[in-house]
Amino acid sequence: MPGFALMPTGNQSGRTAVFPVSDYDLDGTLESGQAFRWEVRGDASEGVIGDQWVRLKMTTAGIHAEAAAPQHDWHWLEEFLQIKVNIADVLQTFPDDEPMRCAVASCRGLRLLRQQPWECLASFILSSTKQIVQIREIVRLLTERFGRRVIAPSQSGPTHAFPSAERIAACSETELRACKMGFRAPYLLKTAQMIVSDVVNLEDIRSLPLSEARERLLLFPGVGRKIADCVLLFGYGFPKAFPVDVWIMRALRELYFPQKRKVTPQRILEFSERHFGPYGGYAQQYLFHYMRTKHISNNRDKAARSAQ
DNA sequence: CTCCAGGCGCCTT
DNA sequence: AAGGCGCATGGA
Repeated sequence: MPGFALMPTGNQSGRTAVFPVSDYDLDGTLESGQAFRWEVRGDASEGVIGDQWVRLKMTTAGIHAEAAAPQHDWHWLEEFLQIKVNIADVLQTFPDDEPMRCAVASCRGLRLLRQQPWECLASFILSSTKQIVQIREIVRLLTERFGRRVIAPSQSGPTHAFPSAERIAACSETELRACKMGFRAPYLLKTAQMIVSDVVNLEDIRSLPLSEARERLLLFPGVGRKIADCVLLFGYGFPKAFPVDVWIMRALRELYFPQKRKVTPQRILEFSERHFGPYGGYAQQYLFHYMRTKHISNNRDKAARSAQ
């Protein structure tokens, strides 16, 4: 059991703590498109979890955390970072095929975070047909305008909590559109109103089987299969939830169905549920990150060639 | 200029 | 059931 070896060391009731980890790519994970509010400043990343500001930095001893105020209990951070997950055990469940070997080799230390369901749900409603940098901008505007200020050092990155469903439900559609979210504004507004009026209870979803949990999330406007699976995976930790977006669809097509003309999206979705095992969600994140970094480096190469 | 972005809802067949 | 299209906004 990982219990004692992974207890935070140093002064636990102070503003800082260290969490020993292995195979944990902190920066890569924070910027991998699961969460949208982490800002790199110098050699650290700064973010807000719940109403806690925190600065994280990788050191030889592990993940070094600095909060804005003294902490008695770092459980909120251990939960967010999923410190206790043994990633080797997870990787061992992946199918032993060429695509997965490549993805694992190129994304060493990639992890899944565990976010709060409401923030995760709202963020991914805002994500549809947006690039990650734009999602970050929308979320930043939303938090700065409607989120409560948190205790944070001056000259820091994010300084606001994610706005509550109650606060969003009290917004006008116009106020939300002013955060550049366009046609997603009514989706977010209605979803917040459904939560406030308890039409769907986000806490109840925790204890449901995967398919029933998914059905609940699909009741929200602006939430289809892909966004529901993102929330199930990143917000609730259902390990088999497997979000299929354009990147993953392309990856599965190219890597598992090469030179096949008629592969329907339905067929690919069935394959994804069957093929990737009990931690399919982790496998999905490795594939996603693998495809995306490959794409980014291809673009860099293209730019370099055209500059010559 | 056009095309597309961690999709979804709604309208056609 | 399956396929097509519009939707805001911004970057390549």
